[in-house]
Amino acid sequence: MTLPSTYADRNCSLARTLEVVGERWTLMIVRDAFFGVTRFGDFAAELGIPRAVLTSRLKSLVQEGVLTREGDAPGGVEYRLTAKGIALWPALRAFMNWGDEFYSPAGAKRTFRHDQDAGLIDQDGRCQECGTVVRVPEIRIERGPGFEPTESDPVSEAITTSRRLLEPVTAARTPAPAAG
Amino acid sequence: MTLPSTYADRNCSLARTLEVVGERWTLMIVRDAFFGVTRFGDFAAELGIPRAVLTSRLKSLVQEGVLTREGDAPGGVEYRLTAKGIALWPALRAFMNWGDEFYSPAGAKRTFRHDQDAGLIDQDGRCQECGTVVRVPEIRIERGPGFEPTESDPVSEAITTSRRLLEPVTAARTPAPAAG
DNA sequence: CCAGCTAGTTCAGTCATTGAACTGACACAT
DNA sequence: ATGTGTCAGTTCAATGACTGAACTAGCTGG
Repeated sequence: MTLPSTYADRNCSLARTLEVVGERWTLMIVRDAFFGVTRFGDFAAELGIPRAVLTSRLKSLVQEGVLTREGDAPGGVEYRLTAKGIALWPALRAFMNWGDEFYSPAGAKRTFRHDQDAGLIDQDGRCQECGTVVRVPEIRIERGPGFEPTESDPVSEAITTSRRLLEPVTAARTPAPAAG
Repeated sequence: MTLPSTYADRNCSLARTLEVVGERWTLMIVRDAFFGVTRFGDFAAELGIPRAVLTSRLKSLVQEGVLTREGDAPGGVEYRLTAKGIALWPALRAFMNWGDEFYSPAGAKRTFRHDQDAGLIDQDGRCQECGTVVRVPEIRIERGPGFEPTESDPVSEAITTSRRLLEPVTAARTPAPAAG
């Protein structure tokens, strides 16, 4: 096999998953992609990650089919989650839940709602109102009780405002038809 | 704050979680702990991880309260998951599911069953028979259709045999009452 | 053809990981 | 008490990854 094989264990799907998203920064990049970050510069600024590392991580995520790189977008390159990338959402949510549970005594740093009916989404991704498992693009993210307001740069501001997942943050660069 | 702050983002529970279990090898160690590995030497052999790194990872996992280190066990030191560590199970399962879905065409490498009624456990951790969310010690793990038999050392052998999670693998060192 | 923006690349310094060999504590037998 | 074995680590040189800052290159509009 010509697998990356950073971890030897061929018989554990966890090992296989970690080959793809287990490196330092990778999962944070994927998180930002869920939150609507699409541009190289925004990832770099948001995460404070060295640009060389960002280049390398984006490359392997694209290669693995987690992200696509769209070079002909108006205003420059855009990185977007694929279906395979979106399928990482339950795992990401589980990690966030754990972090909230053990490190955020004031409550979750962010809460998730079903955009259609404003129902809260539980730990299994199910809407408390309509009972369905909410699809990722229909998830609205909001600041939770444990959120600590600090940062002030525009991108951080944008991704902590109530918004739907996957909705691009800086499409502002394509001058919007209605507003400025 | 005196947090590790490998990742700057204070407002993301994902970042906080990754501070604890995001380093190379850490999640594999936790996985092994779920599968019943408790001893330093078994972790080292199972994972092929340098002993120095293992020492460092175990230390921080104990410090974070994910594992306990019990030095007065018969036969030597034992590492065990705490409640906080066990709470990582949904996240681990989500990562395994993703790996199975996209990298194991022959099906899941391992399957999980409710030990009490042999019901299959779905992606939300729910038993298909009784409908309850199965507690971790009641989960029985088996080789799945995608399992590829290769390794042959005793510990690998043991943790790929049908068994309940958290059940120690090498308690054999405490001579068993019935068998030799 | 210049200024400004974007998406990268380059590179020296630092830090983490690797793998192999070594130490120290305990247990049991001679 | 001496030797043998096991277990849980430590030590260390070599290698590799990450960091941060500066630099390059392509496009856009004036």
